[in-house]
Formats: sequence, C-alpha cells, structure tokens
Amino acid sequence: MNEDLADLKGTERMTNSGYRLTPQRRHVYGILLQKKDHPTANEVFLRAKQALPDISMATVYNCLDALVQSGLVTQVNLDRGATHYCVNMEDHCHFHCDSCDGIFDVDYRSEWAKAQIPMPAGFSITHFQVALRGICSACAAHLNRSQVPRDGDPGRGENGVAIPIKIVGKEGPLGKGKSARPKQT
Amino acid sequence: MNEDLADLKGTERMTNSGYRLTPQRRHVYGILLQKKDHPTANEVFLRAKQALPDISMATVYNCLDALVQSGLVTQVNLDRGATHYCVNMEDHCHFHCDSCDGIFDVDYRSEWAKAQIPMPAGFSITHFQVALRGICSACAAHLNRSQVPRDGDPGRGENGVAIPIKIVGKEGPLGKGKSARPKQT
DNA sequence: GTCAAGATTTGGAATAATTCTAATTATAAA
DNA sequence: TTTATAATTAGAATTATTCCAAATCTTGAC
Repeated sequence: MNEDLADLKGTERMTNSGYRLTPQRRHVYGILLQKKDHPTANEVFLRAKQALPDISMATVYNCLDALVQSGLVTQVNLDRGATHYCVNMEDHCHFHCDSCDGIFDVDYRSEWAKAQIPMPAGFSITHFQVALRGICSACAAHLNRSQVPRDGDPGRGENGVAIPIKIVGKEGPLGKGKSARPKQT
Repeated sequence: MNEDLADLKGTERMTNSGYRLTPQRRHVYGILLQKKDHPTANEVFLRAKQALPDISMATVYNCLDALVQSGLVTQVNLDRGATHYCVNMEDHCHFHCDSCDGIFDVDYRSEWAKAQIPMPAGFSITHFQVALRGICSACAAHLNRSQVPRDGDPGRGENGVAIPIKIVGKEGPLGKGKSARPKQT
C-alpha cells in the first residue's frame, strides 16, 4: 500500500536528514502519495484526521516541513493563497490553470536549463523550479464555446488529467491575488 | 522622477487592460520603481502611507492586482510567507537566498526554455516563471568562515547586489515553511 | 452643468494561513 | 531506568489576505 511505500522510501531519507520518521510523518507522506493532487496543508490535515483523529494542524505543518527538508516533497507556491505540496520528485514543472485552479505536473528536464542561467560568481543553486500559468485544455475547450454555468467542483488536475470545471459567467474563478477586472468599455 | 515614469508607462497599459490609472495606483507603481527590492504588500503599504496617509490596505491590494493584471508587475511567490512584487518586466528569473532571504533578479532568456516544454495539446501558456533557491555569494562567503553572529539587517538584494546578513548561530534565519531542523547525531 | 452608472477607495471586520507557546508524550542512547 | 532531545498537542496569537458597506471619484450621456 502507499503507506508501506512511504515507510520504505521515507525512513532512509528522513533519518539521513536528521529527522525521525514518526507515525504521523509516515501517514502524511502516505496521504500525499495516495492522491497526487497538490493538496494544501489544510487538505492534508482533513485527510490525515481520518486515520489519526488527534493529529493537530501544527503537527501537519511540522510533518510537511520535515518531508520538504528531507527532499521527499516540494512546496508549490502559486499565488497569494495557501501553499501546495507535491510528492512527485521526478524532474518536472507545474502548470496552474487560471480558470479552474487545476495544477498539472508536466515532464520537464531542467538540467540544461539550469546550465544556461548566468549565475553571478559565488551563488550556489540548491533548488530550481519552473512555474507555468495559463489555461488547460478542458477550460480552453469550454471557453471557446459559450460561457455557460456548469456544475462540477473545480479542483486540481492529477498528472495532466483534465478535470471538470465551473464557469460562473465571467472569467472563471479568480486565483488568489487577482481581483475582478472591471468591465472593458 | 519615478512617478513621472510611472505615469508615462502605466497609463497606456492600464487603460488598455480596462483599469483606470488612479493617483493611488500611480503612487504604488512609483514605489515599486523607486526601490526594486521585491517588497511585500505590507512593505508597499508602509511606504505608500508616507505620501498618501489615508491609503488603505485594501487599496494597496487592489492597486497591486491592477498592476499585475496590466502586465506592469509580477507576483513572486517564494514560500509560505507573503507574496512579493517585482516591477522588472524584462525576461528574468528570481534567486531566493535561503540564508538571508534576499531576492535577486537574474537575467535569463526563457523563450527557448518554454519551447522545450512538452505541453499537452490544448494547453496554452500565458506566464512562465523560473524560481531558484540556494545561497547567495555573500552568505556563502560567510558560511565558509566560522558562523559568528553579526549585526546587520537581512534584506532583499536588488538586482544581484549582495547585502549584509545576520547569522544567528545556526543555519541562518529560516524561510517561511521551514521549521528548525533537529540537531544531527 | 447635471445625472447616472460604474469604478475605486476607505475603514474596519472577517477569514484564512501560518506560527508560536507551554505542557505532554515519545524516542533513543547511556 | 534515566536522561536528553525530538515530536505532538491544544489552543492562542500573529500574519496575510479578503470581504463588506458606505462614500467618493470618474466618465459618458444628455
């Protein structure tokens, strides 16, 4: 199961990073492996409570930080809203759809891109992230038709899977940090 | 002066984007031009109050959003903390120093990098951002000596300028979303 | 010049995200 | 078993951001 996998993969990297692999950390890691939809800390917390009713929000933040520091998870900071977490440690970038707020993993080899960056002398890079924004194929298809209110929960794509969206008579739900644009004259 | 420049550059792009260039928006844009140090909304607010004592936080957020929507400013989301704002609209990426929290602009032509990304059919990219993390040259130099507490305010680099830092007897001040690592045995 | 409509600003409240604190529990090493 | 340290917990506090209603400002029509 995913938590077995979490056990196998997590122990070594965590203890090597100076952290203990506690039941809570194994569980949080398992949650991230189980549904790779870039959840926020709050979503992880709600999911974690199902098997660990007494887990606290502080512990979830502690677990996520430990996983990040251990190189098992990365933070994805898209806009002014809550941070998302990604458990896919293969080289890739994230695509964020401005219409449905979906987050998609996109395969991307970054070694050569890094090599092209003219870093000033003395700087050392430890992390490299590419973030894309735009409109996913599902939303593009819908926006090319008429904008009709549709049912369906906006959510986050999982490894490129298009997802149902809700269009509400204007330019989709706005991401955090994006107030409604005035009508153009 | 910078606000004159803000006036010239902002008017066209804002009205073309459906926004009015109000005195508040011009002032906020001028603040970003005046000191390109990737300030947060709160820092912009504090600076803005010096010339506009009655400006409110909601207005600052509104102004920043309008500037972003108009393509005059970009959001920089580095960690779990507050969003930063960048007024440099030339193609570049950001380097975030994990030791001093400085943010540095790094020249980087991204066109060919974009071309290398295998986007699934139907996706359209409107924004592309590269984020780097690591240790800047100044912090690397200090960390290579002994870790001695030094005075000086950590701050954000401005276009690659190294800045004084404060090392506090451990691995520098931690960024948001990074609790202290336990001592390694 | 007046009026209406819509955009924007304001002050403050509310919400959301995250961090902090102190006490307790768990774990590992001696 | 004891001790030291890491981790968890519950809840409070802080920070970041959004929302609301009223007021103000701006623009276009008349």
